[in-house]
Amino acid sequence: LFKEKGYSAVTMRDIAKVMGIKAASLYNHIKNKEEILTFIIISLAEEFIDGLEKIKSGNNDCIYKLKQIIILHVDISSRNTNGMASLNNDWMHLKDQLNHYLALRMEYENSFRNIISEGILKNEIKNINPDIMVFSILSTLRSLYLWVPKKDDMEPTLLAANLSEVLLKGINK
Amino acid sequence: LFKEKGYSAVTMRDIAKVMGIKAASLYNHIKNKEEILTFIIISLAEEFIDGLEKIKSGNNDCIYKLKQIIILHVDISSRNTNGMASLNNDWMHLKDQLNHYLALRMEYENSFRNIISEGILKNEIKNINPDIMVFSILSTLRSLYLWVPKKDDMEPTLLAANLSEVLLKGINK
DNA sequence: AACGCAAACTAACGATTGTTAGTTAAAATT
DNA sequence: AATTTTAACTAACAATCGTTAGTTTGCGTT
Repeated sequence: LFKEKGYSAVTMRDIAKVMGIKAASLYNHIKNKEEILTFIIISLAEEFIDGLEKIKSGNNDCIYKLKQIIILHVDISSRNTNGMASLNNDWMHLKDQLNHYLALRMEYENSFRNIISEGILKNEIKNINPDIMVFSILSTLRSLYLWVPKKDDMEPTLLAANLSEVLLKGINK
Repeated sequence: LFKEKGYSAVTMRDIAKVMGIKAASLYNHIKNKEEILTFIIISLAEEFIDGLEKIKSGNNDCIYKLKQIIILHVDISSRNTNGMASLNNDWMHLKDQLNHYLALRMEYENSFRNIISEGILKNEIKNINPDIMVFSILSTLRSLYLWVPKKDDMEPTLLAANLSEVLLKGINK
């Protein structure tokens, strides 16, 4: 429901209806509406942080690390397209955990940028504004949740491989 | 406001407050809340359709057409980052014009894919699944509204040039 | 000076929101 | 068999939602 209409447009009665119970009964399981969103977003954000931590710690070249990041995004997005919609579009409706989320996101983007910058220093990556490269790649990876369900016939492995080719080496022959 | 919180979370009283009037006074200018969203989204969508139409009609190679598409997105997104947020995130809250919007979007994506496919045939573009290339490039271009305001010191022309390099030729040296 | 009109206002409407209180039935534990 | 716990229910709450009705204000045109 959050993916289809966004967090704000989904009512507790909407949620209850698809679960086959009444809205009041939801409160036997959760504290409030916000808790649902918080759980979805924070657990996904931490999954990304953990994944990136492992990639960083590996002793590989930067291009390989980027390929692993692409695999990480394809993997998480394929397993939870609905949650990824909330992570991307509804994080601003967090309250208690908003600052925590923003900190995690900044941490992730900084690590990403550091990998790119290191790649430029080591002459593995073109000397273009790293911010633009981070933005470009991350925008595509963040949109995977929209795209994966339309191509559920395509294996995640193949998708990741093709994406790596396109994102890292471009489309120009 | 729509960019910050999304259409559903913004109330007519919110809108009125930033305009320095009362909510009821808004209805001297608009029919209802939906009309605001409809105007924002449809006029932007038509701007994209018109832009792409001109690019298609030009007798240029596919790579050049793609560069023009990138310029089109940078241009429109730079001039209206707020509207682009609604176009990207709140189109599902359209009612009367929802089908019209969906038709325009499908038309746009089909034209985009046709340019890519033609490029593959003419050996200008790598022979990878065109859908992946459309998705990858379009995801980045659709996210420009988030990124342009953070880099308002960067000229649109330079941004478009750098983006073309990254999106078309990749980042790998 | 008189009039018409655009655009603000106050007040209120019914509908819907997230949530709580209190109750009941079934399942799990003793 | 008795008791506690889980998880559903009905009913209702205060708050807020988009919107309408009716009124007032001030500017531009006659």
